[in-house]
Amino acid sequence: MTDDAVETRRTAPATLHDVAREAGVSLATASRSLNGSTRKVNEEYRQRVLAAAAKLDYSPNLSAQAVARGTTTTVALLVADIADPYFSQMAAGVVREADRERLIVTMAATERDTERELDLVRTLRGQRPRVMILAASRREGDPNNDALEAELRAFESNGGRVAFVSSATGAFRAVQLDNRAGAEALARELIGLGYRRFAAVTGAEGIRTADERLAGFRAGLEAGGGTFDRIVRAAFTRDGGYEGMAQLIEQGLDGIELVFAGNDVMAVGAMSAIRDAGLTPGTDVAVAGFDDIPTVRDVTPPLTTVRIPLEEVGRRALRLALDEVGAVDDSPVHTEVVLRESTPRRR
Amino acid sequence: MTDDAVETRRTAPATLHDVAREAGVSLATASRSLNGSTRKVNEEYRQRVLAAAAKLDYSPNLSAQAVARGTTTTVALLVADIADPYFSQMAAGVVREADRERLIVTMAATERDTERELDLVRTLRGQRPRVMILAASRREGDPNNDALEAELRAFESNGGRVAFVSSATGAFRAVQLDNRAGAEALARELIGLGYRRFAAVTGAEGIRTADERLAGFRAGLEAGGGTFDRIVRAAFTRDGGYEGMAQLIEQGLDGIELVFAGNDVMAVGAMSAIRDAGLTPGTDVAVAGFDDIPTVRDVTPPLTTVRIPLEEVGRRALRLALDEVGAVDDSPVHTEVVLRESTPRRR
DNA sequence: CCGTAGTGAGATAGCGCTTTCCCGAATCGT
DNA sequence: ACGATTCGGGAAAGCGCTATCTCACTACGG
Repeated sequence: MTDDAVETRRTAPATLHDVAREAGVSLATASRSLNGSTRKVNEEYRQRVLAAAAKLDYSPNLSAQAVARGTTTTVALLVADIADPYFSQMAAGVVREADRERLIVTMAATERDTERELDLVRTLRGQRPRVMILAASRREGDPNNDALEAELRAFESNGGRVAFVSSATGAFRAVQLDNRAGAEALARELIGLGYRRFAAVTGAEGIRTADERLAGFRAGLEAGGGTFDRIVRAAFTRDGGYEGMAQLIEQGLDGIELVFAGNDVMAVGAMSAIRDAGLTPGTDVAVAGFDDIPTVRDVTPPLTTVRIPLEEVGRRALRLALDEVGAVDDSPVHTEVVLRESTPRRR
Repeated sequence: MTDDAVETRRTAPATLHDVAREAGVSLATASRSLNGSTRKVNEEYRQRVLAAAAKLDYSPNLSAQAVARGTTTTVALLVADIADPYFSQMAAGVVREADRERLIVTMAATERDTERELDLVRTLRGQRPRVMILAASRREGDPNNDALEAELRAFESNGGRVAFVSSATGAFRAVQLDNRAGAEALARELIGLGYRRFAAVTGAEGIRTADERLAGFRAGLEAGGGTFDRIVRAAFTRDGGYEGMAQLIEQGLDGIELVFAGNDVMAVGAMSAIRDAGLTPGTDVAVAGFDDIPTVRDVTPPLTTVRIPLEEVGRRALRLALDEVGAVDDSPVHTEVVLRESTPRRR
């Protein structure tokens, strides 16, 4: 429409200078009144400044403050895929905690490309964020790993804080997700339910999360006398789960009782593949996942999984980065097996 | 652990000044070499600067650039709830498009509180973002609406761009979601499938999205001879859907053939409530939603809904804000009824 | 040969803030 | 009553950049 008709004349935003002039005080006094510095300022002046600011609709320029103060109020968050519930739940936690600390979150998506990830870290470093949280999953032996580490080291030596969400990241602070132990506990429980013959549909080898979960699950199986008949690798996404499962079915399920998916979105995809093949998940073949994203309560049958408190993980990642070492809970996040109907007791 | 042992000595990040000195050129030349200004600079000098920058691991301070240039490379995005797939899909679209434009996205969540929303807009304005995208849902007659509009107007008159995601927002640019038409089309289709007696489980009155969808659906029903037997209001979330549906069932479904949920997450919750009551969605009572979030393909039975290309909506919101009026597609987003098995043909 | 453009590096004036530093006035102790 | 302290406002020096302005130097036409 005639947007221009409505548009008011473009004017520069009011500066602190304007406010000071309007209030008839110095720049210094205006600054002190509006941000509560250590110095006291006469109540009458303060009121005048506040009134002037309100009148001029003053909004402090955060970039200028950052430059002057030498520190920002920004948190940078890197995830693999914003639309994936695993990451979006975590992001919600980060944003919530950041909000409590009056910090602003800038968010970027690596789209599972380590090249992009490195680029993003470089760009985001220019923001001079107080904290950088990396939740995109690590890949073992990736050629960009060293460059990334160097970049993050540089960031840290400039006073920035880094926090990973992952398991065992040698060099940096990390919210530890005990994928291994969780998967192992899950396997034991499933053995306890009578399952013996398993398959896995999981992400590519090298994705650390996938590897750890698989290793943990395998350890649990071996302890209980179960076996992996088959392992299918596919994208670490819902569609990957679907395709992996479809492949598995096509090759013949012969005897496989339960499919362990590398994460919940894969499990959900796998269940749809099972159904599309004319079988019934839980009945014809059991399914288990990992993460306990919200939707797994709503699929049919509800999915057995390992619960990770994703929101809390996000919040803890920020705390871990902000707080002094030692002053913060850096124990591994508590994971818990949640048995649901997708893995009924056998016999 | 002994984090401190590893931690390198904290040093200030290299400044452009440092780079210039290292390269033995002036500040101006360094600046010109690193950002490609209009001015040409001697190739040899340029190389020297680039080398120095690399050596010192220089990363330009974005805040300082913003102050000096008087313009940022930031996009601010406001959503109701980051963990809700409706918003996270949209956010993914915004982030992707922003990335193409080499813009950085800062994200905040209103948590469906208009007071918070207003606060956030105020804070984010301090960032002087190029664009502000508001995707949190509008509430009719909310006391904060005027203040919000004023705030956004001020932002615009300072040269900022605002884009809403919504339907018919009088004053600002908006990606139009035709909730009304979509819901009406859905209702017609359902009538066509033989349904006559409906209930709705939707968000509180006043949430514009909920209202429009309900109104549209009702219009469709009336045109086709169907009726709303009951309308239940609940939170506009998965749990709201569950509770609303539970309530409906408790009161007695008597004769209701299909439940229209205000959005997909509610529909998914409603389906679980149906199941938990010992009934089968699709068979005992049909369910339809709105949005076509990814998970509705994976619930059982798959959900009938109205498809909104959420990712595209996010991308378009950014384009709408960035591009000149007229140079951009501002037609309503295409919505489409997707019939699935949650609404089988009757009889 | 000289005046005039053109070229491109460097000096410098900001950008919108914060935070010393300086200083007059008020307060206090003795 | 008087020097010693606070106290608190204002001037001004930055913060890390960009962009304008200056100016030495080259090239060239007449």
